[in-house]
Amino acid sequence: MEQLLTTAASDVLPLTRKLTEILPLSADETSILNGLQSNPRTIKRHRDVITEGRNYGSLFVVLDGIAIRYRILRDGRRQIINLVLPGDVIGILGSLFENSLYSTKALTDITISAVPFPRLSSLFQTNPRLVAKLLCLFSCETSVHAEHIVDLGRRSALERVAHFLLELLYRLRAAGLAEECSYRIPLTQELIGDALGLSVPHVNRVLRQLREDNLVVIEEQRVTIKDHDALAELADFEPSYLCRFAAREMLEEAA
Amino acid sequence: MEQLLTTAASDVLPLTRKLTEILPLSADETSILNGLQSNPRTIKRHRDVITEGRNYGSLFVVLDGIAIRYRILRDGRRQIINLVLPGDVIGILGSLFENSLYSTKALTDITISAVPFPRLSSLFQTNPRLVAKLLCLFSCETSVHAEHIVDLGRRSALERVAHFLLELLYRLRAAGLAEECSYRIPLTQELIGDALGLSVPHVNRVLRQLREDNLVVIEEQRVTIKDHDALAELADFEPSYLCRFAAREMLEEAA
DNA sequence: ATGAACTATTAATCTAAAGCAATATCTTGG
DNA sequence: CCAAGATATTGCTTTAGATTAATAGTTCAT
Repeated sequence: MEQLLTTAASDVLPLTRKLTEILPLSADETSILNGLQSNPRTIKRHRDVITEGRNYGSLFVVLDGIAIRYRILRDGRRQIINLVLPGDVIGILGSLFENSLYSTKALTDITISAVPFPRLSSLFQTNPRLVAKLLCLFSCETSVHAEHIVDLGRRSALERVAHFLLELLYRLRAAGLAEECSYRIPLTQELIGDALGLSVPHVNRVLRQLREDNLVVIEEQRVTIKDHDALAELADFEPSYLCRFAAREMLEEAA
Repeated sequence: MEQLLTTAASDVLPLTRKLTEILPLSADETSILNGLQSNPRTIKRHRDVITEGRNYGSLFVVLDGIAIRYRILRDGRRQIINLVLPGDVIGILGSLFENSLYSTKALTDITISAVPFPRLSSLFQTNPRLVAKLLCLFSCETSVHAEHIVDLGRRSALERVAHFLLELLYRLRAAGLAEECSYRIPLTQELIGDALGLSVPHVNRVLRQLREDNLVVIEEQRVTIKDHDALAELADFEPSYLCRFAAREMLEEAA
């Protein structure tokens, strides 16, 4: 934990790590990127990081912890837009608006680092190439949204839950936070339901089936994938949207 | 039509128009932006602009016409991720990947202009501020995705269709392509179903109800909103995600 | 340590929307 | 202009998943 509070000599930060795995970073870029993530601050679990309707002057890089981005409808129903994991950026979606469109709530204690807009602005001027690389991660996040749309629109409850749990495995692995086939995360069935548009009892049934079929087990805040291939087959899960980049041309030294 | 084929002295291009309405552009920026959209090319309706699995070396700005971005699942079901309208950019989502994750198909004849990655790369170097402004539009598009997730996860069929038709009104208006309360678009019920995760017969029933309640009518490829306020109330539609920007600080001259 | 508030589990209805099927109508390519 | 394929409409049946409710097990704040 104290590691996270001293950026300087710490282990690789999740955002830096994620980006490095996709694209080569110069030493210079790495240090600038890490510099952006200095000055962390912790928010207690269950508290809002961002509240719908408020106005914020920065983005926030997540250094540690998990959050959800969600929206509450008139009638009180909640839809979770996505899970925010270490290495993700909070605020690109929605917070650029006059009033934030979504709330973001910490699921665990969460450590974030604010990047004020003016700072970002000068980064555009001084390091456009690094910005371009960061945008690739952002594009990746957009694919996660698109996949979520496919999930909600055209997959059965069973497929959805399977897909969701697999996606989390891959995303957490990319941030260095999952073992080969399991990960710790404080998911409740209500959370899963609100992410996937399902009711709690139905999530329960689906999880039971997945357990009985020896595909996945959730217990003690740990998700364990028992049979990766069968689960991926069931979910029609194809992880390339989470990692494969090719637009190198866009990122090479200017012609 | 011939207007669209000569960028130089033509009317305002939809992308330029959309951006200008949100943020001030210098004359210089306007001309660079228009320059990116020269050299248009037309694709016949029903043809793919982008095919899933292929690799592309550019983004495409839509100058005229409408397309859908979609994904076909194993069992043949289709989910439409979003509609692509004039002024939108095709390819940020998905095409930065080794193999494009989604297909994009022209719904009408469509005029697009390719922006090769190297061109984009040098734009980052030479006009980072313009890039930043373009990103605001991109952020806006991300909000459209998020709203779509809320739609699919937590709204009833009736609410979904209402929301969908209203969103289209506002987006087309932003591109200068809708009247006060109606717009031309070749939507089939199958298209609406595939966008909203509904079956064709059910879309039909919902449209009938909306018609009988004098809220919206679709006929002759034209959507007419009969009672905007009642429809917005029904859909819980709140258009701010489509237009309101505040992150001016990010875009002002560097400190 | 203990009551209150979450969370999980299961069962019994209920319902929105799917699936299927049969026409009817419209486009459109040849 | 016509035949063939889209598209729209409607009715009937089925089903996936919602809703409600009751119970039990956990967690946590005081």
